[in-house]
Parts: sequence; C-alpha cells; structure tokens
Amino acid sequence: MSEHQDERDYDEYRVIEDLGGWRRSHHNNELTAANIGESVTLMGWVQFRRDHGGLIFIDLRDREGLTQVVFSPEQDGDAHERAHALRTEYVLAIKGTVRSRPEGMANAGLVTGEIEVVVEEYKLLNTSDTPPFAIEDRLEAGENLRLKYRFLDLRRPILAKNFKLRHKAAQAVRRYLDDIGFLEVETPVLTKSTPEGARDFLVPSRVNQGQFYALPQSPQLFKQMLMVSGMDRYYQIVKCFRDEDLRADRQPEFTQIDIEMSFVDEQMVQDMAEGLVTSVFRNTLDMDLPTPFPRMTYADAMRDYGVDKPDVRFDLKLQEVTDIFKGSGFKVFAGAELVKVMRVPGGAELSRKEIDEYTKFVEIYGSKGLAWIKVKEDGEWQSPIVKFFSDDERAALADRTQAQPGDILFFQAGQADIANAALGNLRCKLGERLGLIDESTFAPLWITDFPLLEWDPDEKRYVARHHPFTSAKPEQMAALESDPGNALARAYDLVLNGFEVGGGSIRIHTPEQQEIMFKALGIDEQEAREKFGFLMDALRFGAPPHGGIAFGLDRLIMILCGAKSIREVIAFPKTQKATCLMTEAPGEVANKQLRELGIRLREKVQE
RNA sequence: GGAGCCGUAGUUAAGUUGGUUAUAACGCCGGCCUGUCACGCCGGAGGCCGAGGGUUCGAGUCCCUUCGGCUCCGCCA
Repeated sequence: MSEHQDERDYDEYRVIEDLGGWRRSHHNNELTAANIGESVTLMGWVQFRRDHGGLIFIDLRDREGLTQVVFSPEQDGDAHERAHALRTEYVLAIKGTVRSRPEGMANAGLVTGEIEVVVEEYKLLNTSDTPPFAIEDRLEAGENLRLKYRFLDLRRPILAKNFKLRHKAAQAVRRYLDDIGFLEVETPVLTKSTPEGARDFLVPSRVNQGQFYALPQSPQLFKQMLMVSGMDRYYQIVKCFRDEDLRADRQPEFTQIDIEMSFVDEQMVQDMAEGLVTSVFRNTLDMDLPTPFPRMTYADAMRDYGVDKPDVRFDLKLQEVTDIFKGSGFKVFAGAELVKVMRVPGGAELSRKEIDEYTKFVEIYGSKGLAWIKVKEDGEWQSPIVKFFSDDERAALADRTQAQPGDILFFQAGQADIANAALGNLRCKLGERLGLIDESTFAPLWITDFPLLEWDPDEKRYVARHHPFTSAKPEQMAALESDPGNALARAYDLVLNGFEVGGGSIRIHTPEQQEIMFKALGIDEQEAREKFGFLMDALRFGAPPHGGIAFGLDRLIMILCGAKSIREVIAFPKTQKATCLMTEAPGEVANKQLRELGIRLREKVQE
C-alpha cells in the first residue's frame, strides 16, 4: 500500500497570536448584500469547519450569529495552508472582503447567508480543547455536563437568546419605573433573621462571635422602611434567598423585581403592575397584552380550578357535587368533605392504561383513587362506580355537568385540600396531554381576596398566608381577633400561564393594627419587640399608607422564553441539591476560617 | 423527610431470558477533496457499562448499599 504520506502535525500552525491592535468592525449577524465589497474585521469562535482541501469554509460564531468565512489558496496561500489546522471553538480574528456568494449558493437559514467573507489575513487568538459537548442548539447534552461546563453551554445561541431577552426585560422594567417616578434603592444583603416564612441562609459574624446575619428572603421590611422614610416610590431588581428545596421554577437564590409605593390602594398597585408587565412584553416579544388583566377571587379559583394559580389558557373547569351525594349509597362520595368532578370533552377516548396513569398521578397529592365515568356515543355511562348511584343522583349529575357523549368525568372525593390539589393538577396534565394549550398565548390573571391567615396544624396556630405585614380588608380588621380564620387580606397575586409570577399586598401602617396581627399569629409583645422592634418603632412615626408587589423575574423570563425551567434563564444555576457543578460550591472551609468565626463543626467530616 | 425516572466510548443513545471480542450515530485523529453550509469519501483510535458489595460457572443485564442528575410530594409567608 502506498505508505501514508507523512502524517502531518499541524501544531506548527497553532501559534497563538496577539490581537495586535485589530478592531472588530462587525458582529457575525450584521453583514448582508449591502456590505459587498467592504473590508471587514470579524472575531469569534469556529462553529463548523468544512475543509475541501482546496477551499476551506468556516462558520464564525459570536453572541449575535454566524458568518461564513472562506480561506482560498488563490487569495492567500499561507493563510489557507495554516487554516487546515483550525478546529471547533478556536478563536479567530479575520480580515477580509465581503463578497456575494456564487449563484445558487446563498443560505436562506442565515441572516448573513447571502454573503461570505474571503479571508485576506487572520490571527489565531486561541485554540480550544475539543469541547465535551457540541455547542449547538439541536444537540442537548445531559444537564449535569451542561452545568459543569456552563461557560460552554452559554455559548449556545438559544441561551444567548434567553439572556438577551432577560436583559431587555430588565431594561424595560427600569425605564418604565423611572418614567413614573420610582427610585432604585439598594438594601442590605447581610441582615437579620426573622421568624415566619422560609428557612434563612445564615452568615456567621466574625466581629460578633456567636451571632449570625441572615440573607434576605426578600427586602420586605426594608422597602416598608423606605416608605416611612418618605421615599414614596421604590424599586429594586434584587437577589432573594430562601433555603428551601428546589423545583424547576425555584432556586435558592432568585431575582425579584421588588416594588413599593406610598399613598396607594390595591387598584393603583395593580394598574402600575399591569403597565410594567405589558411594557416588558412589548419590549421583549413585541406583543401587546390587553389590559386590564382579568381578575378572580381566591375562592373562585379554588372552586373552579382547585388551585390558587390557575392556567386559564384552556377551559376545563371543576364543579362541586358534594351536595348531590350527601346520603348516597356510594359511601366513598357520601362521607367525603368535598366531592368534585371535572368534565373533559372528548375524554372518552382515553384508554384504560391512560386512566391508570392518571390514577397514579393523583395519588401524588394524597388522593386514594380516581373515579371516572365515560359517556359513550349512545349516551350510556360506562364506569366502575355508577352502579352505586341512585337514579336521582345520576340525573342530578347529568344536569349539573351537562355531560355529552364522548366526554369523560373525573372525580375526586375526600379531604378538600387533597381533592382540589389532585383534580386541579390533573386538569393541567390533561390540558397538556390533550393539546388544549396554545403555547403561543399568554394568560395573565389577578388572584384577589386571599385569606389573611392559615391554620398551621403542626404549630397549632395561625400563620400569615402572605406575610405578617399584610393588611386585612378594612371591614374585617376589627373581626381579626374574634374570627381570624375568615379574614380576607388586601393581597393579590399575578398568575401567568399557571405560574405565580408576582404577589403583593397593601401593608399594615399603624402600630395598633400590626399588634393585632402579631397577636393573631401568636407572637407575643416581647417577641414582636425583639424581632420587629424597628418596624414597630417606624410605624409610630408617621408611616404613610403603602403597598407594593414583587415579581419573580426568573419565572417571568422563563415564560417569555418558553423555557421549561428557570435554570435556562439563570447564568449559573444550582442543581436540585443546591450545588453549583461548575464551582463545586458549597465547599468545606479551612479550620482557621472556622476558628475566626468561633464555629466548631459538631461532627468532623472525615476525609 | 418521601416517591418516580435516569446514569453504557468525548457526546447522545441501543444492548433481547444472565451467555463469544459491548453496538450505532455524531464527535475526535489521519488521508483525499475548489462551492460547502450538520460538506462528502476512505482509514483509525477510543469503554472502570457511575461507585462499592452480593447472587451465579458466568453480571452492562438480577439483588443490596451508595454517589450524582432530573421531575414531583412535603417544604417554599
């Protein structure tokens, strides 16, 4: 066999050069037919290399896009020869001339697809190891790899796009709030641990050994202080910290658009918030959301959707039928605190296997099972449970649900919170599975009239549903002492496509009302003074009526991007175990550091 | 604290009832190639089957433990 011609070692061509005063003239999405003939300087990474031996094509990538550059032996033999050594993710600076691609060679898939840049001179600014995964949108590496090499993952156009949108949204927020008189004020990150709410992240104090700061769960009390200060309108795009377990839409550190206003009621905060959200939509998706946003009370949301953040992009609803089955021969329904049904049009097509799957699904929420009735084409009811129904019960059920041939009815019966959660979440699963959701639509919705307090069976006391500084509805403030469980709050959530993206309230601004609230929560005077003394003091010095709202920026951006997780819109997110695979945080610290802080670990971690 | 899914070349995956030398595609390395655009063609290298233990004549496959990733329940005012 003809001996291998000497295999070449290209390393001699891989000499890294200095930028040497070169300046970039364009990004890689900018050049079009209008630039033909221009001399340009481009910089970026090698996306694809197509080496024909003669001609070499490189797609040069930067944050903005791709441009095809051509190395031709006729143009510059030396540059062409050296270009054989180029590999994926090498960093290049090229000087060349923009020219039209030959007839029929345009690439309609690229903004720059009509042209190419023929290289006259280039510098290799850096080489690259072969990346552990391809830097492309269509190839998805495992998430652990992506997070370990997040700096490479972030080179992918889809992520660059997410972060550009996030940036635009943040700019729109600042512009909008600045225009209507809000001041951006920073608040401390090292602050005080407060009872109530989420678990705090603690930071030990070296100067005050044995004492700890807490990272803020939100700047709630600071923004109220700013209102007392007469700051009038405050906002901040700010990190918040909650040491709770993670979800696809929850990270231990996350970003809020935090807003507070003086001399306002609910309507004024909501109007402002709608203006903010519509401005964000306009400046990111170029989409006009109709205002005012629809409103729904918490009670109605629970009644019709079983959850307090309904996805109203599709129209399935729940109906209560507890009354129909009071005293029924079907004991499962007769003895239940709540019986609810959901009519799913066309659902009779669901297979037994699918229904079994949904039965498993509702068990997640503590449900004991999933009863169902299929209405066949001839109107006959097929079901494991109808044989237990009386004729009256059947008639009442048919009347209330208006079930039609081809429908399926799903039932939940039992403890109210479980039945609601099970059926409400099944509703969302079915909406997805049956293609009832138009992914291109956005359905904002205000949820209002939340209960002020919730009974905590573990602690055997009421806890604040929103937070302890939320005002009750004026007509119920007096009743707070006599009938705390039924008081409604001046609180509101903004729900978007089934996600809670914002929440706020009108706050308590007199010490008398705040004391009543603490009392209702079982916080005695001494504890109130210890934990919230500064708040009590502030309320005594002419606190104006005030209220506000906070938006979960990560969630909002996730929805705007169509992403499945907020990790796709956070540059360096944590895993479900709250670790960072790139930096390997959290980590152990040197004994010296612990000594300085006056901390000794209870159990020495071996090795 | 709990439930479920997953972990096999660099990557993404296949791997039957436990049975020869663990597959494929992409990527990587080398050769050829002047109009490709996820270039093409030829050749080649590459494996602690997450880790540890067990069952067995024999384990990627079965069992136990453990580590890691994801989804969810609890939790998250």
